[in-house]
This record gives sequence, C-alpha cells and structure tokens, in this order.
Amino acid sequence: MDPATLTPSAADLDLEVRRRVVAAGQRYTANRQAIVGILAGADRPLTTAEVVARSEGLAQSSVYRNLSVMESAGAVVRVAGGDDFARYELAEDLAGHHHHLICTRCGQVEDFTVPTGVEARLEAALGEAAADAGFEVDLHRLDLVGRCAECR
Amino acid sequence: MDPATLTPSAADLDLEVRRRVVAAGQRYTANRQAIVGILAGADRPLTTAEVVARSEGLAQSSVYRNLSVMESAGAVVRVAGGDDFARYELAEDLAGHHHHLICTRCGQVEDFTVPTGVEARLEAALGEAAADAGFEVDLHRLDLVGRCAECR
DNA sequence: ATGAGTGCAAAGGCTTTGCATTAGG
DNA sequence: CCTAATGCAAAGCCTTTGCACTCAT
Repeated sequence: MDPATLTPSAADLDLEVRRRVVAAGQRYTANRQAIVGILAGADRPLTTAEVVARSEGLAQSSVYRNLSVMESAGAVVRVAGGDDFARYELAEDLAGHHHHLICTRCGQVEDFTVPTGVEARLEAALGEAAADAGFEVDLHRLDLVGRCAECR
Repeated sequence: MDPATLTPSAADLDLEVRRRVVAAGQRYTANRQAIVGILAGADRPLTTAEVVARSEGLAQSSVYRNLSVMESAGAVVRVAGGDDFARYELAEDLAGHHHHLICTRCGQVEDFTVPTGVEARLEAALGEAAADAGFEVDLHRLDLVGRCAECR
C-alpha cells in the first residue's frame, strides 16, 4: 500500500491534501483549504450541512462540489451514518485509522480507536478470509452500533 | 443479549417475523410475507428497487412502508452500501451474523462471514474498548471495502 | 487570457406522505 | 365494523446541475 503520512501536523496535512488535489488536476483553493481545516478540527465525520454551517459564507453547492472533488482526489471520504445525511471525514491515511460509534437513537457518529494489537490481528484474519472469496480488500470499516453516553 | 433463534428454517423465520410485527402492533400481511421471502432468498442486502422488481405488482410506496414497519419491528435492517440506495436485509438474529464486502467500483454489497474464533475475539475486545467511551454496543458492523471478483 | 471555482437558483432522484379504497381480524 | 394496509399521485428533502461571473495561474 501507500507508505504515506501518518496523522500529519496541520501544515503537513494541508500540503499533502494540496498535493493530492493538484495531482488530480484540480486547484487547492482557499475554500477547499477551509473545508479541510473544518474536517481536521472535528473529532467525527461531519454532515454536509455541518460543513456549510461552519464554513460561514460558502455556498452549499460549493461545499458539495468541493467535497466531491476532494473525495475523487483521495483526500476525504464519504461516511454512512445512522440517518440519511452524507458525512465526510479526512481520508484514513491522513486522519489515522479509526472506527465509528453510531448511536441508534440520535444518529450521531463518533470516532473511536481500538488497541493496535486487536487491529492488526483483525486485519490479517480479514484479508485472508476475503481473499478466499476473490475479494481484494482496500480497507475495512468497523462501526459499533448502539447507544452513546447521552442516549443510554 | 437475546437468546433467540439462530438462522431458522423458512417456516420458522416467517413465524418469528410475524411474531415481531404483531408484537409491534402491526399486521403481517401477504405483502410483508412476500418481502420477507425475497430478502430471505437473497445472499446480499437488496435495494428497495430490487425488492420492488422482485415483488411483482407491489407498489413502490408499499415496499418502502412495509420495510419501514418491519424495520421498526426489528425484523429487517437498513444497510448502507457504496452508493446512494437504501438496502435492506433480515435482522442479524434472523439471518445470522455476517459482514459485507463492498465493491468501490460497482457499489454492490455481498454477504461475508469470518471464522467464529475471529468473531468472538473481536467482539470481546470491542465491547470492552467501547465501554470505556461510555458507549453501549448493540452490534457491530464490519465492512470490507475493495474490489469484488468481477471488478478487479 | 483561459479554464477552474463559486453562487444562486432550478432541476433531479430517492423517499415519504395524503387520501380514498380495500382488506384483515 | 374498525383500523391497518395498499395504490396512486403529489410533495419532500438531500443532492446535483446549469449558467453566468470571478478568480487563480
């Protein structure tokens, strides 16, 4: 796989995203930079509405388009939550590998990490089992579904 | 947890779904029974469009409403795939615990199971880690994202 | 200059809802 | 009988697209 950056600093993150966006033949504008900053500052995937709200003055359509462009560039990923809103977060190799806690009551999504040992063993076992099915695994998504601390 | 049924036969499945739907104060009509049969006969979650297509003569709105009712009754669950279509499958305790292989190219979702040993260790480790975050886990969703045999 | 990016508003497309009718218990 | 279920069509709502203008290179 890609031996790229692991949870880079804010400046490095910005540079790396710029590199990817430019490599995709697009520009890394102030708006896109702002969106990356917003995503980087969140500890969970944000809905498009949340990004719009936090970007102050950015048109909704631009948010959608920018997220789409940066998704194609491999800088951000779309995340499925407990409701019908598209959520976005930085790509895994930019934000670090993590999982999600999804609350069935309020629909919110929180980031979550498991001990590296568990992660490593899991990954090995999964890749093997999937290969038997002719499937080539890029990455795994592990969501824990239940009740968050506030909704219990 | 719930010491309920484990992958029941077609008839048992039908009875169990009926029980849940009735317990939720709803009727288990022929249409609902048909939808359950369709889901039970698939080896992967189906989009609402697929359910409509396979149900022959059932109104789209009825499919949506029935799936929604049966979801509330705990008989089926909505699954997030690689595209923007809602997919449904039988509840985990009716169809058996499994995971999904999601193809990034064609968006399709396939069922997938991992060795029970891996599953058990995973579950134990996860429940513990999540509890530290104040989160109560009902179930976990593990998706392997990559390329299916046909899209490689 | 030259094409990408942006805003605004309109259009799309999956999903939901209103309402009159039919059917289940 | 009474209430839930169903069909059809209209409405909703998140998301995408068209178009003219602006900005970056």
